[in-house]
Amino acid sequence: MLASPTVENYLKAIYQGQSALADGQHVPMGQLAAALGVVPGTATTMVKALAESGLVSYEPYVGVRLTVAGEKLAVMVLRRHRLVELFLVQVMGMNWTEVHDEAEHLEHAVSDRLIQRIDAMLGHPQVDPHGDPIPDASGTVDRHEYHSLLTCPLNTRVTVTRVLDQNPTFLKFIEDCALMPGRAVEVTTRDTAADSVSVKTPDRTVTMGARAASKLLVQLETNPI
Amino acid sequence: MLASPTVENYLKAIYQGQSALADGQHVPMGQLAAALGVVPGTATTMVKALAESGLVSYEPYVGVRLTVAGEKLAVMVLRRHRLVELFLVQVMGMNWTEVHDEAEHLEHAVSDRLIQRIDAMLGHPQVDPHGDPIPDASGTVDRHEYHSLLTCPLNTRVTVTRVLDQNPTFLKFIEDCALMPGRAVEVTTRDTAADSVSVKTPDRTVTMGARAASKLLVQLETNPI
DNA sequence: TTGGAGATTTTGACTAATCAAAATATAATA
DNA sequence: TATTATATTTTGATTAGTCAAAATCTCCAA
Ligand SMILES: [Mn+2]
Ligand SMILES: [Mn+2]
Ligand SMILES: [Mn+2]
Ligand SMILES: [Mn+2]
Repeated sequence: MLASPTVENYLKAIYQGQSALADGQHVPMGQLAAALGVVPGTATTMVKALAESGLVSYEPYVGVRLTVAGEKLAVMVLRRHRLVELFLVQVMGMNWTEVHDEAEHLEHAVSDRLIQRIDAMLGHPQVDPHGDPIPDASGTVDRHEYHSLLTCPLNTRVTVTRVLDQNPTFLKFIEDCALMPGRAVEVTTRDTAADSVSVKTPDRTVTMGARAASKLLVQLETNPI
Repeated sequence: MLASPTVENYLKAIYQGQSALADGQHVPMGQLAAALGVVPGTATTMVKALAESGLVSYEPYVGVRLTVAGEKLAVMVLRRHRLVELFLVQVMGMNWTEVHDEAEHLEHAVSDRLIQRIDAMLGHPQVDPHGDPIPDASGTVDRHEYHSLLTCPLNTRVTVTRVLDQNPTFLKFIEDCALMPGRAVEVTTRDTAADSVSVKTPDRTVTMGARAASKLLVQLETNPI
């Protein structure tokens, strides 16, 4: 049951590829290879080995899918990753734009004992600095649907809850626009032709591409009675 | 200049083997292999590779020694290891008897940026929880001679400053005897025939083997004027 | 000075992870 | 349906790290 960093990274990448897909769908090998920064042939070889150890189910020319055992492991890697990220921000005072890369390494090095202490110290948090849900110790992960700035209603106050991109440059852009998780904003216009979305923040109005807008998940503000 | 965890562990082990030796001496392959938990042939192969990359100088049938470049790297690994240990004790509230194994992994995963923050958060500490000196950011490491409970004067108050064994069981024993770094104690008797040393603590008198006694380094208490 | 005894090195083999490039399968297009 | 484009798998090779066991070296003692 001792997974190498490489195996953990594969499982995590498959999990994340899967979570963007419909239930029971397979993650294509090309996408997996790209996500891991390896050549397609490498992914094929590794995935066949993972299938051999019962962590994934693999269908040639179709793709790969986590088994129950594989998903259990993947979720625990994700838990470690996200708890570490939040710890680095809250306790170590690091910037939320730079903790992802650090966590990418630490997620393979922290013991269960340490992760338990981090979890307790942070008060068993629900989400990480990017709004990604933190699986609990039993492996249960909050999974609820969100709108994005691309799909939410117009001229309605919404709260940014999650950013689906860990690229530091993108995150810095989001920070500059005051669009980090927790901020209340309002989509004023969407221009299909220009492929753009305009968002009003308390400070100003920002216009961004649809691709960027789709990476910002939001929740409709619930009006108190 | 990117050393793998394995290379870092080899350099660290050579450094530690070296520090028990006279200047310019070589660490024998057998000792190195034992310290790393590998078979002698493996150590030979690896050391030849390290020599190839200029990190060590290797003399067949004699042993291995760090070059300046190798020592620089080794010291940085040691710095990370010890800062992490102290962090785990001071900030995370872990027991000093259990942080070594955790640090053994984390030392390869923490970035310079993070280690810098840890160092600052701890106030640029001089020693880790076991009394081992922490090299500073430039790689300078405090190296001064100590007595041990085996060599210090009898019936004289001394302060335990360092424990030269990371084994949790041994550390727990030290803790139980109230002989952790910082404690003031006094060696009452040494029995060469019985190979034992008796130490008086504020609470009681403990008798231990010479081997154990030699692992507890002490400093003579400086009498204030 | 001649055996060992014990330490060290060699040799051959193995696993994990990777790439380049050729071969093949699938999907899309004409 | 035949052809082309794209995705995937195979094949052959490489690097890091390791072990088992045979070969070799060093050094001490008889
Ligand atoms: Mn990772
Ligand atoms: Mn995150
Ligand atoms: Mn280590
Ligand atoms: Mn220590």
